[in-house]
Amino acid sequence: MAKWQNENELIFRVAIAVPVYRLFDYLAPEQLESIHIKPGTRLEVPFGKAKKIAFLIECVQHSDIDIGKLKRIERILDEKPLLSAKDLALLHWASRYYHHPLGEVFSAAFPVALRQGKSAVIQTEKRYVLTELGKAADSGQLKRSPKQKSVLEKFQAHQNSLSEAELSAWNANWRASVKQLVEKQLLQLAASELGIKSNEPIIKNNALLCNPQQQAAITAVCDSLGQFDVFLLEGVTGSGKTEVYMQIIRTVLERGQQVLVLLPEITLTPQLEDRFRQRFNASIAISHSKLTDRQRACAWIAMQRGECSILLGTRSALFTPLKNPGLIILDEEHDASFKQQEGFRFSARDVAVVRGKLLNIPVLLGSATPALESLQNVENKRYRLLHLPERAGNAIAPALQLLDIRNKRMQEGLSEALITEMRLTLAKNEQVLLFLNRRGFAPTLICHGCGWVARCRRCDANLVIHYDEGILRCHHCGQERRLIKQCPACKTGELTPLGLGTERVEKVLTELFADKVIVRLDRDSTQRKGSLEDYLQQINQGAVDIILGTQMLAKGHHFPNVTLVAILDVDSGLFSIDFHAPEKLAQMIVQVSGRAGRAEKTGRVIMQTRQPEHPLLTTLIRQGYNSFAKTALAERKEASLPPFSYQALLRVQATDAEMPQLFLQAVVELAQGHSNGHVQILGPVAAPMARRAGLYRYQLLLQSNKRPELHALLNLLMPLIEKLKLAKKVRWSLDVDPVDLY
DNA sequence: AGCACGCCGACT
DNA sequence: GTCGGCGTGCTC
Repeated sequence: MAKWQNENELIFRVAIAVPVYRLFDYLAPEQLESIHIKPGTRLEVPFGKAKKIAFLIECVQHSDIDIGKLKRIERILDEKPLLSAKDLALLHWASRYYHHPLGEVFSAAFPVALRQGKSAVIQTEKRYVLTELGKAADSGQLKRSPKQKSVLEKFQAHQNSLSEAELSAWNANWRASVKQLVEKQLLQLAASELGIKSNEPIIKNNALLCNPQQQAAITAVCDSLGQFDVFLLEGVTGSGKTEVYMQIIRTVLERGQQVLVLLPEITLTPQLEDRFRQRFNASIAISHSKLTDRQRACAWIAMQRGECSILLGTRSALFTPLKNPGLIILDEEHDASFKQQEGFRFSARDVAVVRGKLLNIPVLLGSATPALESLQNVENKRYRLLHLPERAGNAIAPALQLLDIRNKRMQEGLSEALITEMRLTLAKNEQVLLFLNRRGFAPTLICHGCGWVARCRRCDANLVIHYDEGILRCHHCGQERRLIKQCPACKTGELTPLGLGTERVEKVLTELFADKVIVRLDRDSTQRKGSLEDYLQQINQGAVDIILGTQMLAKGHHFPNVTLVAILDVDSGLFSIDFHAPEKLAQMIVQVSGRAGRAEKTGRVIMQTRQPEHPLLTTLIRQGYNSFAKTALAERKEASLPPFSYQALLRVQATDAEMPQLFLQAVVELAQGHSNGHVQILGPVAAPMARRAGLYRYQLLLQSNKRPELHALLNLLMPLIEKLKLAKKVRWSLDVDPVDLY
């Protein structure tokens, strides 16, 4: 009876952010106009006991579910979908390629505020503009209220109205100051209007003069605007990549189009933001994890509506919709942080390329040390190489040298030869930079009497000594223990720190160079917000003599006065089980080297090693990164490793020690049953760190020389894995194109 | 992912 | 005799 009444019911098929590979069917909302609702629209739906945000995938006539059991869409959140048809296609592609549930992929494309169902308006979208009084006002008169002064200066520099989104993107706390400036009649509400006026010049400051290679790169990309193409801009640090970016961006802006600029780490955004703001009149939106949800949503919406023309953001900004897409730039494309390492494990670089193809716009990848895959893509003619061989200006490339420390006397990781070099450099009033990729005092606490070692209770790892805080800490799960004085095993032996960390080197530096200013930069010393920026400022003002730090030094900061860089323990990167390790090490060495000799002063790089004949090191030093890359690619080809094969890694963890293995054995059986003979099934094996944070970890590697074969198997496998009984007793995830096998 | 349903130990 | 542990299963 009830059935025929419902026969004409329209069904909304939606994706919901739950880890389930299936879509959900709902009755269309009661409003008549629901027929016109388009895919991508956000909806509110009853889901179990709760209400959830859902994304409309398609409208259909029939459901496999008994129509009487369907619930009804509760609310339509957007008048129009916020994503274009092409961006929706991108999300479908990503869900298929990464074999990740569509609802979670959709969710990743939206900023948190919109995921939670907040409306996509920038709070009635007020705009402010200077009054005549404000235009004439001297900002110096506001000396006693620096916030208001900077807001006024912002408006005076911009010479146009600014929206709330733009103000939020510029500075989180603009509201109070603007309110006061309105009261002082320096600012007023403006009639709503769009971002850039056509008669306004886009460029504020003149561009720098470019060398022929820079000019060639600019021309090549500009000639491709309006069509898909991928460029790999390879340029050493200081070769003027940013200038190339800015001149290309200028052309894109002149075409009335938007630019998406992706960077690996938030520490780099302020630098680039400053340079962009000095150059462009265009409104720039910023999006990274240090901003609030609201600010990120504003940047997203401003780009979606075309109110901002440049978005500077990190990985998560990749999916930001663009009203008039013109170009995607991804700087430091080799950087591992472009790969999301949990949940929806996508590579922002690879997805950016697909997005460029769908939007029919060029994609520009930049790096001094391109990923091996990218160089192979150049070889395959998929990417076009743009090379910037020279350092712009007069800067001279640093000289790399190996320092053999076999049988040499060492003081906490410093050889005498290195100490001598440091003294010579410091005597010239130049700065020294020491790189050691291990924080804490020492990575091991061992009993000299009985050999007991301080181990983490929840991980297969040693506890790291942090004397500063008087604790032992596990760098994998964060567990902490008070630093003990007595060996808990033999009660008599002497506890000795073994190995080297930044804290330990810092201590010996303060003894050896008592009259010098030493700054340590690692995650421990820069935890306080803004402290890294403070240190960097001190360093570049010349107030620091020796800089000591970890990985965070390798990423793009300019230290113009540094003329000596030393990598204290280059060997630690040479012997890893992960086939990516040599590539990562070579990139790290070149990137760290790039910190030296940026100005007119020549830089030197010393690497302490006990492997002075190691081919990786010698090739890199004698013939440079590109020769190293050629060798490494030849080795990968020989061993049928990526990019000459394609991988997917199934990771599993569980509190139970046996479950992960049992689960993966069940998966292997499934895989063998459906194997097309072109996919190797490697494992299951214990993960390199078999236990972490109390969880036992195993993994299974699927590898094939043919990508379609691998994905065909995964397509069959994933629904079956989901149905496995054992799948509910473990936490599992699939990593397509894994970049680290940990 | 949430959230409820459901069978076994320490509390009024 | 109940409150609550988190194991298992479902969500249109």
